Amino acid sequence: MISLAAADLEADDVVRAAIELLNEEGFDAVSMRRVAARLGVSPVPLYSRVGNKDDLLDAVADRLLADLVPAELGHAHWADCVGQWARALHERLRSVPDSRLVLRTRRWAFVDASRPLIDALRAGGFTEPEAVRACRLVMWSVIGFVTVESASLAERRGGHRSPSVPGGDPAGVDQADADALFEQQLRYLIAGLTADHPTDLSKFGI
Amino acid sequence: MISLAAADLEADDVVRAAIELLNEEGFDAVSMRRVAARLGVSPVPLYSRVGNKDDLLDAVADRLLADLVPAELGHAHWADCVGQWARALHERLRSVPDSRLVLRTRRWAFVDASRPLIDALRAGGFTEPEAVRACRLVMWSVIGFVTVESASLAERRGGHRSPSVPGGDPAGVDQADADALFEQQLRYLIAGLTADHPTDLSKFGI
DNA sequence: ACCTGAACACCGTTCAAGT
DNA sequence: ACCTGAACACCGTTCAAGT
Repeated sequence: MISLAAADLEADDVVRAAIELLNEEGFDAVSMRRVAARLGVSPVPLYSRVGNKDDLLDAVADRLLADLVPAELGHAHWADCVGQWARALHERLRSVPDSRLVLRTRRWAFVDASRPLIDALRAGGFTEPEAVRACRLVMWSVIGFVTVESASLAERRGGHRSPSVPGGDPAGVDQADADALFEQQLRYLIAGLTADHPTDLSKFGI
Repeated sequence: MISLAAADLEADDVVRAAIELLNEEGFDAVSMRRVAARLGVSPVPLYSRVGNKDDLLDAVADRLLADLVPAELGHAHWADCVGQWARALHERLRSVPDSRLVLRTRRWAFVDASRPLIDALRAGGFTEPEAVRACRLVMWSVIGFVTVESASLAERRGGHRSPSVPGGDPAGVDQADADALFEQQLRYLIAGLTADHPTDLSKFGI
């Protein structure tokens, strides 16, 4: 709070103010004008710091999704690493205050996040392209899951209660349903990868 | 073109005009004012026809995603029905001009779409709750896939070429990669459901 | 009743002074 | 150079006349 001045404004401050606004008042409250006001500055200087609004939102997404997953996955079996990695990514993406930011996340953030899993898969006997494909499959599944999950839970909170379709409503889910669904999907993916992967049979003396 | 008058305006006309605008100029061009202008009307009467902008977008999504899948899936083995249904849904969702509308689709549209698959699963020996869970799993996977796919392909079209990470970029995919990924995911889901489902062994005289 | 024009309270972005 | 106030071209939504 030493500098109430306006001249020494960093791109970092702008992104931070935007994130504060996001957390306090939601995605739609993040506007160039309101971010500027929060910084006690006119909107103009923001444009020289962060580009335009689109760029600012990209920067917010980059910040919120840096260090997506722990850099190390230990030395468990690759299948366990997949599970661990997918759950960590799921947890992390779910913590983002608005799923519209998840879809904005730029490629490189996911490339970074992929590295530990790809290492684990390579250690498990996957070739590089096999590891990349497997990682991509799991990553897309997790990201897709999070977006559907948040849209689904958001609709549930919104008004119109459906009259509880007998037999279960395929889309009306609560948090527990969603968690179970995630685990089931993950189990199937791991089983599929295991079936496709030439298991290291030498361990069993074959 | 008989009635250039403004009084007899139906909700249907508003939704249709919004869809035309969407197709011609994209999601961001759809505004209450521009839809009204296209109808030769002030913005005011729109509010009595379709509610507010949010409601209008919901109505657009409902219209674009009515009849999501063919009502009949034939009498193939349930596993083939899952594949057929998932591919039809994928194709259909991909044809929506903006994936932001896919996430707006209301529950009931998906409930409708679920019916033929649930019937096929029941015919294949699934109990009602099992069928609902299986359908939900596949549906979430497909919807999630489409949203990630469209974000991913959109980013590719946008500016910054990445310097082609050696070993393959886990997120930088083209249409062929995406299609292969979809088929792989679908294959794993079907295999997983098959493994979990108590196969009708009586057919084999067991 | 139901429309229109005008208004209100916002946007993103840029221009023209000001220091 | 780099800020601010004002402006421009839009929004969604509502109000106050008008017919």
